[in-house]
Amino acid sequence: MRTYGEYCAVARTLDVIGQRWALLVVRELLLRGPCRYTDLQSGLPGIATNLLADRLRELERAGVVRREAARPPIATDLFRLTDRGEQLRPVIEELVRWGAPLMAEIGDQDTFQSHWLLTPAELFLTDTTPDQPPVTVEIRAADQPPVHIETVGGAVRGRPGSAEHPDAILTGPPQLIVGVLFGRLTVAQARARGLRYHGDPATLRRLRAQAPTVDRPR
Amino acid sequence: MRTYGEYCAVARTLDVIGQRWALLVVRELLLRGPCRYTDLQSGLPGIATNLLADRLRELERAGVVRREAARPPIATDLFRLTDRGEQLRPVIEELVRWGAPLMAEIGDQDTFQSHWLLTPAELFLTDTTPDQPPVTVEIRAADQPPVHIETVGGAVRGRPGSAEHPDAILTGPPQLIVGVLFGRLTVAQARARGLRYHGDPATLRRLRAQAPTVDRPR
DNA sequence: CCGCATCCGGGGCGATACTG
DNA sequence: CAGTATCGCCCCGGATGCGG
Repeated sequence: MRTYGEYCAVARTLDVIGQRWALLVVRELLLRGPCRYTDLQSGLPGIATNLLADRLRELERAGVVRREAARPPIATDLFRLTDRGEQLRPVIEELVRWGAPLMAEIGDQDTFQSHWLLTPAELFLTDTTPDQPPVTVEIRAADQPPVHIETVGGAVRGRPGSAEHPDAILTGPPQLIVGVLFGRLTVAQARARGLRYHGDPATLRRLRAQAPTVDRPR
Repeated sequence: MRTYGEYCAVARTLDVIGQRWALLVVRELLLRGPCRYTDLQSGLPGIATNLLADRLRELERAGVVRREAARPPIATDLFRLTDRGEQLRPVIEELVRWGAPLMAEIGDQDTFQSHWLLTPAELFLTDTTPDQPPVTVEIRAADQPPVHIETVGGAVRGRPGSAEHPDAILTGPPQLIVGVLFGRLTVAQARARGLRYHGDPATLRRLRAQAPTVDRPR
């Protein structure tokens, strides 16, 4: 463990979560909930297996991650965030906000996983008419497993997996989905470029994108 | 430049500011404003000079830092944050919030600089009676150059350097100052352990510490 | 299969020396 | 003062092995 050796809150935080892959491990656990080792591996394309083991050990020592035996149906251990680890959510959210302008284009070599959309969806969408019955939108990005978002008390909640009775379904390449979620594209613009939209057109309009990149209210 | 190669806002942000020392360079520029190369070096104890040069180049390429010729009195270039770099402030603030519990103790080997206190002061202090005339508190931590904090419109602003007419002066070891600023210690408790306080006792009471570690309102 | 440990090559990092 | 140059070292990445 290399440390900055500074009596400064920023430096001490980076001592814990500043190494390579550490915050992405936290991202996976925040988005997917408790995970097996191989779940994490699949959510972190390109990570060396020894590094994943190292990071999990270090994060466990730091009180960010807890390892526990799973319930009988599952034979293997699960890794989950502690309360202290959950408190990293605002850090991740600010990283997402700052990174929004970097999402305009996707590279040929870039990997993509659909659950990475969930934090942006929760951050940048809101329910404009929370008094009406809740709605659910399923998102099918590229050939990835589906995810869905649902309104809950004025906010928007994102979850992995398919929706039971979606009011709308978005299908298309990642950058179009991202364009809509981050507020850079309207649904109409995205449809013109190849996004497919099934269901009531009013559904997604209801989840108006907030200020996309800069000018966040706070 | 090593990259995660992910189409994910978190990963792309970390591609820019995730390397060692990068966010601490940003911290320095946020706290001290435009800096010369040697200013940065002195604020980043232990950084190798080639690494500082590398980071500045990379952050410049990424649009976070701008290099500019200083006004005539100063012969050398200055580095300053761009608007885009300034927008990293919320990221730094969340790192400070999360790191607050890590500041309970100071290690023998730890370096310390007084301006590192400025972000915590601004985050965790507030002006409880903004209608009254503004106040200023000077902080003299250990043998460090003084910094000061002042009330402005209900908030608290921290600045390097001495105050012109401080209403109060705090003098003592870093961990006692930190204890007060982060709300872990009352002034009375800190004074009992060796903190020295000059001026009107009501001054610092007015800047009530907010919830210290967890339970932030948002 | 799952969850690593081990080995090895390459590069980011750290310390020092040196220069315009 | 503001870097560049050089050199180890260790972290990281990739591959393989291996016990449960």
